[in-house]
Amino acid sequence: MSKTVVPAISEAESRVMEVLWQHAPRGSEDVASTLHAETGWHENTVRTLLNRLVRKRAVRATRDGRRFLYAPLLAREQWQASESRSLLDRVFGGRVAPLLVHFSRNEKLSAKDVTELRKLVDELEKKEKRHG
Amino acid sequence: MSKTVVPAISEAESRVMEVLWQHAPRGSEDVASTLHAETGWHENTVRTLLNRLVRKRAVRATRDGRRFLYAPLLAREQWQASESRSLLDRVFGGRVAPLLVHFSRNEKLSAKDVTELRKLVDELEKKEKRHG
DNA sequence: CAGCAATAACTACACGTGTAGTATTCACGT
DNA sequence: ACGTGAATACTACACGTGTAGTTATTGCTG
Repeated sequence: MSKTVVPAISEAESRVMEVLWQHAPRGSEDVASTLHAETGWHENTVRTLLNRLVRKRAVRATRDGRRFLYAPLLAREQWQASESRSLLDRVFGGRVAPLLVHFSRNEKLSAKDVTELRKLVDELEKKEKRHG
Repeated sequence: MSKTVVPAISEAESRVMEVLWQHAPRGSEDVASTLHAETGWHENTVRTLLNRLVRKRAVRATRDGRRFLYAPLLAREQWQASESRSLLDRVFGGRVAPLLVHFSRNEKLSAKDVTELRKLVDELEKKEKRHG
């Protein structure tokens, strides 16, 4: 319930986080080669990003012999939550309904998405009934 | 269907846009005093932001005697759409369902929100049925 | 043990952003 | 016609970000 202490994760940094969220801990070369394949970034670019993330305490670096192993400290869900809230506040004045309406209207939803959504609405309505 | 040509609108800039979306066209002093009340920003700060927005073609400035009147060129819905899509892609891998689930689960929805949502789901299901 | 190859650490640099300060202009009142 | 004050236009500057280049360190190899 406390204000997010974590400084903002930039776009490029988030790409690094995604790699670490997939599998960690891992060495910088591993991260770098993965990202090089995906984005063409130079190894040093990835190292810089890793260091910035460590400074921001979004990533932990633990020595492993001559090198470091990197692992996320910030959980993906936590990050998703704070990015989402930021969008909600910045763009939709903090009101959820317009946002949901926007996404439902403007993004193509699969049949599965719709089913998922219906389940959610059902849940929400039950909860409402229970509490009043 | 074309890529958004509009350069990114920064956080502070978006505050200016919000003011213009509420009511436009209006002079810079009007915008500035509104924002000063809301944020404490100096008049020149607002002027700088207005100019940057004009350069970005997000705002139109038309002479009105000795001053300019400013009005949005970028529509709020357009901006909301591009910000939303950006979040979707950056944070949720472009998949809508996880995002909707996140918001429904983690944000408190009013009864009205839920009603709104149900209507949406009903619509979506009808559309689905119609098309197969 | 000396140098190399792998890592890490430090430095760089241009561009965007937040946040103004300073300079210029030009319409209006006298 | 001219000065003055509001509005605009230009300049500033530190910090974050994207994207590396350069330098230092160090364990391993011959």
